[in-house]
Parts: sequence; C-alpha cells; structure tokens
Amino acid sequence: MQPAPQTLGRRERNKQEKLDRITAAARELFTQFGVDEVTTQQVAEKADVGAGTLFLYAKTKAELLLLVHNVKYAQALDVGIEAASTEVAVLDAVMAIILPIIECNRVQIENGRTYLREIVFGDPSEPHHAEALSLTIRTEAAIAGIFSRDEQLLARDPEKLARIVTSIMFISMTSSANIGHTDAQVGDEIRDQISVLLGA
Amino acid sequence: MQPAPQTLGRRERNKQEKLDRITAAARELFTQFGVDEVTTQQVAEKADVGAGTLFLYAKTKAELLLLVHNVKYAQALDVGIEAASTEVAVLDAVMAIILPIIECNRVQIENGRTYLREIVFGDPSEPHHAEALSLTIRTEAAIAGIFSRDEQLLARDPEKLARIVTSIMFISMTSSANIGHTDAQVGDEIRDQISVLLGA
DNA sequence: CCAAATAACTGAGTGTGCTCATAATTGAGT
DNA sequence: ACTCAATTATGAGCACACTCAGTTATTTGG
Repeated sequence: MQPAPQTLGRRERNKQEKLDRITAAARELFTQFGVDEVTTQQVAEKADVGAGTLFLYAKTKAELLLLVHNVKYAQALDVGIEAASTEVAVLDAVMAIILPIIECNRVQIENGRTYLREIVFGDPSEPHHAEALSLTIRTEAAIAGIFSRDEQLLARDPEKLARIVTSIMFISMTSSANIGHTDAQVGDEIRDQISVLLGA
Repeated sequence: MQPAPQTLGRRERNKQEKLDRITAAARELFTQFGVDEVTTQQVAEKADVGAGTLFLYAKTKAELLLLVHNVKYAQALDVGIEAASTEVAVLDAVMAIILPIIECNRVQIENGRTYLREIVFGDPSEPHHAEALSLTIRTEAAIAGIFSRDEQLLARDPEKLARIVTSIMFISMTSSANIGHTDAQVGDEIRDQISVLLGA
C-alpha cells in the first residue's frame, strides 16, 4: 500500500488524462478545420480513444465544442474586464468588455456561432453547458457592475440592463445577416444599440 | 389546344399540388408530434412523394418547419397588430403585439424554439427563410411604429429600440432556462425588460 | 493474494437527414 | 404523331452522430 502521492487512484488519473487528450484533440481539430468539418471519429482517433468513449466525456459533439470554447471565452472575458477597469465612460467600459468577446467568437466564426447557439439551445443540465452559463452570468455581472457606477443607470436596474445587453450581443454576433461583417462592424452595431439603450 | 383555364401548364400545376401536399403533411405531423419526433420519410410518405422529392421543395428539414410555421407566425402577427391598435399606452401596445407571438411559439414549444433558432442560424438564401426574415422585419416595423407615437421615444431612434425588443424577445422565448415557464411568465420577463429599456 | 463487484472502455451497429445516378414526365419543334 | 432536350421525381445509398451489449481495467473485501 503506497503513500498515494496524489490522493487520486489510478482510475481517476486515467480519466483525467483521457479527458485531457480528448480536449486537446478537439481543440486542435476544431480550431484548424472548424467544428462542422471534423467528425467525432477523427477526434476520438486523435485522442486515441474509442469512438464511444468520447461520449462518456461529452454527451454530444456540441458539448465537446463547449468544453473547448469555454476556455477561450473565459480568457476573453478576463481580458475585457481588465481593459474595462481603466475606462471612465460607461459606454467605453462596456465596449471594452464586449470587444474581446466578439473577437473570440468570430476568429473562427462557424465555431463561435455554434458555441453561442449551444448556450441558448443546448441542454443546460450538461456540465460543460453549465460552465458556459456561468460565464454568461459573469459577463452580465461585469456589465451590470459598470452600469452601477453611473447614478442615472443605477436607478434603472443595472442587472436588467445587462441582460438586455447580452441579448443584443447574442443576436448581433450570431445573426446570419452579420456573417460577412468585420468584427469592427459588429462592434459598431452593438455599440449603437447599447447607446440607444442607455438613453440617447 | 385548349384555352388553358389557368395560365399554368400541367408541370406547374403538378408542382404546386405536390408542394401543397407536402406542406399539409408536414403541418399535421409536426403539429401533432413535434418536429423532432417526425422523420422526413414519414412526411414524404404522408405527402405521397418520394423521400428525395421532399428536398426539392425544402432544402432541409428545418426549412420544412419554416414553411409550416411562417403561416402561424404571420397570423399571430396580424392578430397582435390589430390588438395593439386599440391600446393607448406604449408598453401595453407593444405587449399586445408580442403576446400572440409568444403564444404561437410556445403552443408546441419544441417547434417554436426550432423555428426561432432557424431564423437566426439558418441559411438566409433559402426562400422560406427569406419569408421568415420578412416577418421579423414586419414585427420590428410594427413595434417601431408604436414607439414612434411617443415624443420621447421618437427622439431615441424607434427602429433601433424595436431591434432591441426583438433581441429581448428572441432570447426570452428560446432560452432553455425558460422552457418550464408559462407564457405569462415569459411575457412578464419580456415586459420587465422592455420597461427598463424604455427608461424607468 | 484472490474473487467478486464495480466502473470504464470499446467499436460494430443503428437511425436519420440528405445526396445522386437513373428514370419518368413534360412540352416545344417538326 | 414523333423526337428530343429539359425538367422533375425517385429511392437506394451515404455520412455521421450517437448507442449499447459485451469486454477490460480497477478497486474492494476477505
């Protein structure tokens, strides 16, 4: 009976290692080719696991994308929150949060749209989806925090305002009408709407 | 050579008749069982056409749903616009438009969510999708029209405000968090947000 | 150290949306 | 009427996400 260097049994360690391999494989393939051009077989093969094993770690292919994309979204959110802290005007601060999120969901636009689609339409009881939801909540909280700085807006329910902003973001980032647009154009469209929201 | 009672050749008439059969079959099956529980084979069989023929009339199964659901949405919109005309308060008038739309997209919630999802994520070059988009535009125009009645709001860009309202509607109607809610609850959530939008 | 129990893995199989090569239908030209 | 190009219809077949019955690995109890 060994001193158990980590408190994890072999079983747990194997599971973790497999999850890591799957995550890495999915990230590389999805990033390079786009989620629609990659089959679950290919991910399984690259991760060196059986085709069925994949679905023990992510219930659907879309969940697999959440697993991968959550990390990128979280990074973008951190960057944005940091950037927002140095902005004085409310609108500028909010846009500082939003811009990295736009970019993160449009580098590979197909993946970004699928990711956002899954957040709204996917099964919220799945763990990776739950994590995505908590990121959305963090985003709204950060935006609400900025609104709370302003006296006028404070009187107008910052949480609900933030909720409206995320609705605006979602539609502008996903709408097929905006596929051909640049990040800057999408950013402008969102800024315009928020500007109207905050009361012209 | 007959006088050609209608200016349509046999070919055109056959096509129209087939489209009608397909539409009717899809409507009945989707309405009764929900789009996910019905296979394209079943629709084809009920419409008495080959399995491949279906896809000459609707490029995807989702397009088939648009074909069916557009009609219901259009009816709901007409009802709402009519009801709004007798309301005096802006918020009441907007809600008069929105409530029938909520209902129409939640009678069979699975179909409604799939419909809305397809509007945002589907291929806008498909004809049935284009029709759905024009319904969205009509909805926004109707809401913008109501906002235009109000002096304050008129100064705040009614079109953009209406766009924000449709974003709010979309998220509140589709979010998986709201699946268990009643129509009234969803309506209240939307009303609350619009209320904040219009400036508390 | 072994046996039983439990958890994790596997890949052949399945269901379904959609395609595509072939067949049938149509109508214009003669 | 007949021919022939063009249009439309067909259903067997394909690709691929996902399942599940059977297998293997790990842990636990004795």
